[in-house]
Amino acid sequence: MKKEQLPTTSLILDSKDISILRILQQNAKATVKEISQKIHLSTTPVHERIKRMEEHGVIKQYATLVDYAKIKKGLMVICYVSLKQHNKNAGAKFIKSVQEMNEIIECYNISGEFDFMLKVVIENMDAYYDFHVNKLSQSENIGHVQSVFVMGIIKQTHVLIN
Amino acid sequence: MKKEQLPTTSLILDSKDISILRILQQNAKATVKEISQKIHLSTTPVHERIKRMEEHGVIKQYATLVDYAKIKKGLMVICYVSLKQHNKNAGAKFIKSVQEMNEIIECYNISGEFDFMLKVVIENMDAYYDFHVNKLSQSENIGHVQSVFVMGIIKQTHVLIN
DNA sequence: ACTGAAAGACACAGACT
DNA sequence: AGTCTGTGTCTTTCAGT
Repeated sequence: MKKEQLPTTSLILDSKDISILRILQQNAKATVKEISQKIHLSTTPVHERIKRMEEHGVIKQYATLVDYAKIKKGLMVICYVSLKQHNKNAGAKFIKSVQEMNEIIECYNISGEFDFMLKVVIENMDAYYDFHVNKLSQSENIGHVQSVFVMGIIKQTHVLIN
Repeated sequence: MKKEQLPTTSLILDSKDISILRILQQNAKATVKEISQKIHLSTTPVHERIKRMEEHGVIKQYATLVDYAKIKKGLMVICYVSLKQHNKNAGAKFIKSVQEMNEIIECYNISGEFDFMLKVVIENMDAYYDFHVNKLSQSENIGHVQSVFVMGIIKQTHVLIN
């Protein structure tokens, strides 16, 4: 995708933009023609609206979602981490190591007794044990780590506009 | 996207399939031509491989990812829920209500003291308070609810193949 | 399982209302 | 703001290796 500088003015989305997003969220390959028919417009304005939302960063990415289990990543673990020290430099080092670990697909700074919450997707329990002991805990400055295992996925979506 | 019955045989992915997935994960709009040049193949086999992975459910969805903050959903909350009763029927009712609440984008069955972990994305703290009191807690059979607020997003990706 | 070519559909730009 | 029309590029299929 083209990386362009984001316009400084924020984009106001009208109901037609929302309708377009509603369709695209579920199917990035929906054609402009298809969308234009659904929202009763011709292709040009639909095309322009999509381009505008891309440029303003409303549309972040066109992604292909892969079934984790089908690429042999059958285990999901929610992992809480507290740091020993909370100075800026120590935090930055931890963040850098998180970016480099591909098993970690999400990391949030959170309120409460822990500092970070991680979502880890990995092959199986053996691989997770190895990750925990030999990768995560090897990062400097790690205080406590607590793992919560995902036993079942009830709902998983990125769709916020329904 | 076409919904077809999944073939019963599981698909074995070779290194070329993985290369294709690596590209598509980051950009669903990558053209077959573009991919075929990168992996040194012509368009036909690339096209066939993609279709095969779609049919086998390895590729789950082509999604458009929207910047939550830019559609005024500025708050993310991790929410833990335990149920009062743990019989099958009570669980099913809770799961159904989760599916209906659009603010909840993820829900997992977890190990530990709580039964479920939810990820909620919502406008602001006022809206979250309203959601908590008037929607989530109104579901029958809710025992305890604990909210952890996301203060910063360090990493957020769906990409597992690097 | 791949290459190369060829048909139809699409994205995107332009002229116009 | 939007519609319509055209051009180049893409997806998709098919004969051939």
